[in-house]
Amino acid sequence: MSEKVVTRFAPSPTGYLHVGGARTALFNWLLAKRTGGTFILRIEDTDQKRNTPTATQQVMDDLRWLGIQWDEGPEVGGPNGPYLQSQRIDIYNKYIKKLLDEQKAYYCFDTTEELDALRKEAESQKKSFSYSRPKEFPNESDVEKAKAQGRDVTVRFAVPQDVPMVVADIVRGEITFAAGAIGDFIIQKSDGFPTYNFACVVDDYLMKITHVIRGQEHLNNTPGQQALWRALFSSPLPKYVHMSVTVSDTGGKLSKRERPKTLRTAIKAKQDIDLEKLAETGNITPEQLDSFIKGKAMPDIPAIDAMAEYLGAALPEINIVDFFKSGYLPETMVNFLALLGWNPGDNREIMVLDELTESFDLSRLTKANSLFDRRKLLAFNTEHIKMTPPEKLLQHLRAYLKTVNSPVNSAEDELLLKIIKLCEGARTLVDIERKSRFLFLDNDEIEYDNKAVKKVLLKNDGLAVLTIVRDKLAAMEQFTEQVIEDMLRCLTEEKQVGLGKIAQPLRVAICGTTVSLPIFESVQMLGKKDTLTRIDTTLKKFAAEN
RNA sequence: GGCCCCAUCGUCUAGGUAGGUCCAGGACACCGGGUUUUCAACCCGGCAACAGGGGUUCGAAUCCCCUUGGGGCUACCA
Repeated sequence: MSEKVVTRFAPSPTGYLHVGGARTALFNWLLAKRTGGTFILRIEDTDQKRNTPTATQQVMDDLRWLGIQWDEGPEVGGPNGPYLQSQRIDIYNKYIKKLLDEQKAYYCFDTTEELDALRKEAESQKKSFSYSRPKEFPNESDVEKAKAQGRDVTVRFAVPQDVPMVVADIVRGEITFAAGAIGDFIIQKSDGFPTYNFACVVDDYLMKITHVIRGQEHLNNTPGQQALWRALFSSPLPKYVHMSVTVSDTGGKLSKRERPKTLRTAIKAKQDIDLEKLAETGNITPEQLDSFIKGKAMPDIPAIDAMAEYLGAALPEINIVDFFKSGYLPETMVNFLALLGWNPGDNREIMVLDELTESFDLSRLTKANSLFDRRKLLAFNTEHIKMTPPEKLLQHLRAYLKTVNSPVNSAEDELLLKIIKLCEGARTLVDIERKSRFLFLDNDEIEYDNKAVKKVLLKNDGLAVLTIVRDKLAAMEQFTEQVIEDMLRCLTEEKQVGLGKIAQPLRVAICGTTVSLPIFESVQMLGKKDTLTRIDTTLKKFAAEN
């Protein structure tokens, strides 16, 4: 009888939840759910400089949007709290003292500059840097002295140097690090906070974590963490899994930096930008903008987003919210992320959370890095939109419309459901919004797409056809889809043309673009009065140009 | 530079832990055709891979070694 599985997702609150983090969270969650275990959310906020105040909330919102709910953690509590590391300092101090007392850790007084110099020297000798442990550990009075001199005090863990260290990874097997390969590392910073490598070990122990599933970028930390665990605790180590990294199509790890990078490229590519206006849009100073363009500084996320919108530049989606704003469903994200480095072993691809949970198995994790392919993601979204029940899709659509502030949001549920059904084949929620938008604009808010006007109104007698259609519509007593369809089809026979020749001018007249809901429904839903008004406006506006 | 991980179609991957049933299967993308009132969706067909070199073996995508290539880490960040 094996013990109950306990996993955890331990983000540092430095910003929004990004796809890499979401995937880590998902795999941890899936394993816990699959085995009837517990999934813990722990916030690793031990870096005072990097934490953003709202990040924890954002991360939690995004996890919930994905359907990943934690059993223990912030807002839900649990027996192993608190779940914010910044509230656990006393606990860490206790263990640091223990290590110090047992001579397994020691004080250091080096400055950053001194350490940098040592590192440089090691590199120039083509050796890996390893902190050289003092023969005798400084005592309390040394600490007082150093403090009096204004020196920073840190604590280092004395890593056993005489034996090789072996990390047993569930998917990768045993990984050996040579004796002495892991140098003494800092476990307490000069501000009194523990480092990640320390707090993580203590909390994994206290929270009884059985499986640590994390990115491959943590593999090199593991031997040190294991050594720490053994120095502190007698119970067996948790099991480790280091997942492959998700790489970007631009090469390298998929990173939040890609958005600012893309924006910078976009700014440079355009010659005629009003930089002052741009800075103002992002609510930053022209100097800040300048240093951003030169690659020296990094504005915050709202500034990046605002400037991108101002320029009409599409930034790659990296954060989970980016995908939400691009009209992706949470079901899509969870499905796609799960298949990045894992598969169920048969040819199934489109799966919902329940199916993923049922099929999940650590032994089916892939070792190789995988590339985040947005085109496949789009295909997945198309599938999920197709298979999601309209009522559920309605909820997703509402949330989307609300955040993008769409006029379509004013529609009643019943109408929105009808629209959803008419949008069969949509790839994202953006498609649905775009196709139905014209129904919720005032007549004078219609913007004409130049290309559409040229192609369907100013060519092939578009305006003439539109005039005929207008009169037939005006003459109608009933204004149902069927009557409208009959009339238009009848016209195609008279004129011996395809329906496109007749429908498209009408579509452009009422929508301003060539893309909308199916034409009969479009006209019927808009209603006779507005349809005629829009046609008249169109005829008047473009008659002169013809 | 050092340490560590990885390597099947353009991409995600199946197959590799019991070597033959794999002249390598699926999906996305792409190409060609069809359907069509727009955008999509949909239907049919097609292209396309075991990184290279050595072993082991009757036989290797599957096991071993080297090379090459990609990635990660190298902080008083996590």
